[in-house]
Amino acid sequence: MKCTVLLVAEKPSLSQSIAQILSNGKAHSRRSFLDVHEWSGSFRGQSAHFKMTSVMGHVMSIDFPPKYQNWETTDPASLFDAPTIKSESNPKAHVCKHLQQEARGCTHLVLWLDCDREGENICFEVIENTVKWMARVPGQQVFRARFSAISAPEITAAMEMLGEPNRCEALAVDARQELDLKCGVAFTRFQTRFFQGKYGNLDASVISYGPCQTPTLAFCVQRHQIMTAFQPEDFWSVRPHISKAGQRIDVEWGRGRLFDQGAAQLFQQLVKEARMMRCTSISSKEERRQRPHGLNTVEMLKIASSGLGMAPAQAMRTAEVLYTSGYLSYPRTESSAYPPGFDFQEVLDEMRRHPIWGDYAQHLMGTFTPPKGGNDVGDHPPITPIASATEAELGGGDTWRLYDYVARHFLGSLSPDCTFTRTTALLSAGQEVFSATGTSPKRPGFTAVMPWRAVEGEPLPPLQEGEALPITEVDLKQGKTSPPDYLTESELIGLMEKHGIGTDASIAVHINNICERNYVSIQAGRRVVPTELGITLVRGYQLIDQELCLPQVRAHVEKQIGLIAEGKAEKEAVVLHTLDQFAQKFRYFVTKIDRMDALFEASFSPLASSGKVLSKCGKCLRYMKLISVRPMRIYCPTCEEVLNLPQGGTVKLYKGLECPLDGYEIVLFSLSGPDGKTYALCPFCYNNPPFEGAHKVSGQGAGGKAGMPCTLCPHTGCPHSFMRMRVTACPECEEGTVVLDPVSGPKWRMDCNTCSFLIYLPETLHAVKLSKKRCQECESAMLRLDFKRGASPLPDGAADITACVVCNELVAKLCTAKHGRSYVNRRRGSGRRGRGRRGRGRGRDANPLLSFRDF
DNA sequence: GCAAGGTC
Repeated sequence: MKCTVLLVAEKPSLSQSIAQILSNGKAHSRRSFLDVHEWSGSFRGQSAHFKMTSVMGHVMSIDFPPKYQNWETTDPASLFDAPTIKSESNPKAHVCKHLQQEARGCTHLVLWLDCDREGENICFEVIENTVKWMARVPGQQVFRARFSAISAPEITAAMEMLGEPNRCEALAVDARQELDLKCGVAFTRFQTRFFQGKYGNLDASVISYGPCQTPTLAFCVQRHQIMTAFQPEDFWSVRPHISKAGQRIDVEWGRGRLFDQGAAQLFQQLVKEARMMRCTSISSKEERRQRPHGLNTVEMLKIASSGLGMAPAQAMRTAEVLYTSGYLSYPRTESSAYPPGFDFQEVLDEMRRHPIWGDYAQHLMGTFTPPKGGNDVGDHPPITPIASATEAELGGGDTWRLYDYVARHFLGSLSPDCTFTRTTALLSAGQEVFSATGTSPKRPGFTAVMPWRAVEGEPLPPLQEGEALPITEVDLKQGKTSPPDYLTESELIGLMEKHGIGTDASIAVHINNICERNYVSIQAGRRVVPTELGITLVRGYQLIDQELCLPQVRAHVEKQIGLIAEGKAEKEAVVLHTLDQFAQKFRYFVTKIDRMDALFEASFSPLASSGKVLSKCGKCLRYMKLISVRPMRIYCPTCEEVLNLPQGGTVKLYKGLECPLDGYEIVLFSLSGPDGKTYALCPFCYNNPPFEGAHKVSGQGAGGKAGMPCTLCPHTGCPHSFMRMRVTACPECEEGTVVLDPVSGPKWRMDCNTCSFLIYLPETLHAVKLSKKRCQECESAMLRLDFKRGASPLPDGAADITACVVCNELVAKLCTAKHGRSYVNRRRGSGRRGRGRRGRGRGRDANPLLSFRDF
């Protein structure tokens, strides 16, 4: 009987290379949602058809159910006991559907996911989406391949020795996901809601907390604290001047430096009086600088930052581009040792063609010794070049510089060590001992191709033991101890790696996160400098519960879930226990938040003292203030109420008009940029939509909360509501309605209240008003158009017309639609499109308008 | 709007 075997890898690139190996290059590929490689062979003694495909990382993501998504109505403390749901990570990629489709009719499943805990977890995600769809046959149907490298011997051996997926390891990952989610989200929502809107110059829309990002930030702040606490001290050092054969010899004092000026002066005097310095011993030693190990991701990120001045996130992006275009090998690897059987010759052969280092590679081909040392984690080989490329071919810039580095690093890792001779001379004057060292290169080794690693320093002039040199002068050099500088990004990466914060794939993300959240900024030399906000947060954690910002938070979680992975503890028990610990910490944090608040008060100015007077509050009838730093909002100092606004634009008062529902003064919001629309909103309604189900527009720009402007308000009695300003349904989006912008003159326009679609009305208009009449053909509201004197486009030269801008061809031709296909051409186009619009859309008219689309 | 982990 023939069987059909489905093989699944963690990413498309791996499914391709594993299929290549298992099929001896005979696989045929086809595209589905993801690539599938097929071939025939035998499986466990049976003839078999093989289908190899992949997922793209995790299939599912964890989150809270919709009920818990509202920041206002959900108590963050309740999140610790909340249920969680899993949904498809990337619905657009249709990974679930793909797996189910490919599983149909298969008799066996072989899991080729990466051999780490995350991979083990993905195994079960794959099982969930395949086994139910597979054919039932007797015996074991699901197998796990375990491999430590993507090489032919490893892969074929793994196929011979199939095992079973490890449920414990997978459960450990589920536990980690739940803990990270609950803890991170609870703290983030609580502190965001507590501080947001409380201070005027606090320019952060989300004040996030996370078991990785917060300790990462804390490293940067700790360095800042060391720097601020540093007390410089004066020190003195004796520096005699000597030379030989015209070459000056730099000597180090055996006592290094003294913090007592008087004592240092005494020694200076003694040395002066000695007048001569005698060489008491001279010795030489051969030393070596080791060639680099294979390049792994973390090392690449460090060097990209410190040597190339590239942000880690940028370095990852660049490396990925180089990988997908075939110039570099897979850039996410922990391994710094090449796997056994790695084909160095193949890479060297390719590098031989390179105009810059081709000769060097050629020379290495016959002479290199395979690298030893480093660590082979069994994920992917170290990062190496794959194809030869010149600066011009790669378009220069970061792409070229990163490629250049990786190629040189690879060649360096095959080159000999660099060797040099270090000569040390001991000298004495009076009773004082000094030393001088010189270096002379012996063999450049790898530094020939990595010149920045070359040994610096000069050789000593020839000295004889017993030889005496005259001292020409004796300085007393004064110095000050100095604090360390801010952490370099490269040092930060090193600390994260050392403390197990993040993984090779996520380190760059965490650093990027704390930059984007405005906790740190990257300064000259890629040093990571914490901001006022970053410092205040960490100091706050330190005051309330130091552990919250220490790397041990993560280490603790890792240790707990390690117990699950090893099968020593039940997942449920560990999760409950650990959640309980975090919930306790959370409750304590909440009760002590005023300690952190005190720090915020010292660093940020309260809302009451910031902002410009803008509009009247409907409750106290006094003026509210506009806080224009991001996130822009309105604050009533009397009611101590903060009202959010849409972001990415400006607001001004709207003729002093009031909202008939709550008495707040209405403001006009204008979105920045060309064609940015303007719409009216009542600050109170925007934040507290008065009608159940009225649909909201999400704020534009960072941190904008969804709100309800007048253009979405279904109030029939208010002259600003979309009910009164609507013209017709939006031809571009599903839900929107095109409304007249009553303040857009002299360039009159209409905008969709949901999407960015807009229509400029004829240019020669003087005034526009909505008529009460409706178009007989399409039910759109008709407009009364008043043209400028002598500029009427109407056939009889009439000054005004009441027309439907959709159906009146003359008027429609004079309009210009933007951010959408031209509606003029479309309205007579291909007939009805899509679903009918009747009865759809929240907050829409009960007797919906026809859309342009319906023609 | 929120975490961290995969990967694109």
